[in-house]
Amino acid sequence: MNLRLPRGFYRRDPVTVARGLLGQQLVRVFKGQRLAGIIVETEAYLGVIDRAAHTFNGRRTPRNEAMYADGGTAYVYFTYGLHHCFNVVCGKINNPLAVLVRALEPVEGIDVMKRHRRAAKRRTDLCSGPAKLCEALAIDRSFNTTDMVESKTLFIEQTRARSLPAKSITVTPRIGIGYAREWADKPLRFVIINHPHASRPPVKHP
DNA sequence: CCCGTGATTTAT
DNA sequence: TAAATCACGGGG
Repeated sequence: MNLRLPRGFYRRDPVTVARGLLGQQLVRVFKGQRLAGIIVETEAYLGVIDRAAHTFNGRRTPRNEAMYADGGTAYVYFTYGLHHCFNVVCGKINNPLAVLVRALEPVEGIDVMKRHRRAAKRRTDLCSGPAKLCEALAIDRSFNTTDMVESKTLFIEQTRARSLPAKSITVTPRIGIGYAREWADKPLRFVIINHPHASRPPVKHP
C-alpha cells in the first residue's frame, strides 16, 4: 500500500515540488474504482512574480482563490470553453504558488479512462496533456479547493521517497504561455527523460 | 494549419 | 455591459 504524500511535501517551492512529483502516482477514486497514473510531466508557476501565473502581480479573483490556500490543495480551472487543468498548490497559505500536472502514464483503471477519452486511439493519447488527463480521470471544477492530504477521491501517493535524479529529467520552457514575455522562456517544465507518455514527443537524448 | 467553446477578466 | 483572452485538443 503506497503512502499518501504528506503536507510537508507540498509546503515547498514549486520547482522542488514539480521535480518531486515526477514518478509519484495521482489517484482519483471514480464511482468506487481507482483511476491512477504516474506523473511524468509538470510545470512550476512561481506566483506573484511570474507573468505566466494566474496570480501574477497578486491577482486574486474567485477563479484563482484556491492558489492562495495551503500546499496540498487542488486548483482546477476550466479554459477554452472545453478543457479542465489540474494544478497542485504548493508553498504555504497566502503565497499563491502551483504546479501544473501535464501528463501521466496510466496505471490503474485504464478501461475507464478509455471510455472517458473517446478520441484517444493509443494508450499514449490517454493522459498526455493537462486537459486529457483531467478528462481521463474525470477531474472537473468540483475538485477545485480539494485538500489532497485528506480527500478520499483525489490524492497523490508516494511511490518513491526521493526525487528522481536530475539527470533523468529534461527541463524546458513551459507550454502555451508565449504571452508571458521574459517568463516565457524560463526553464520551468520538467519531463521524465524520453518518456513516451509526455505531452509531446520526447526530446531525443544522446 | 484552423477552429470550437464558454467562463473569466479587463476595459469602457 | 461588452470585448478580449485563454496552463488546450482534435481534425485537416
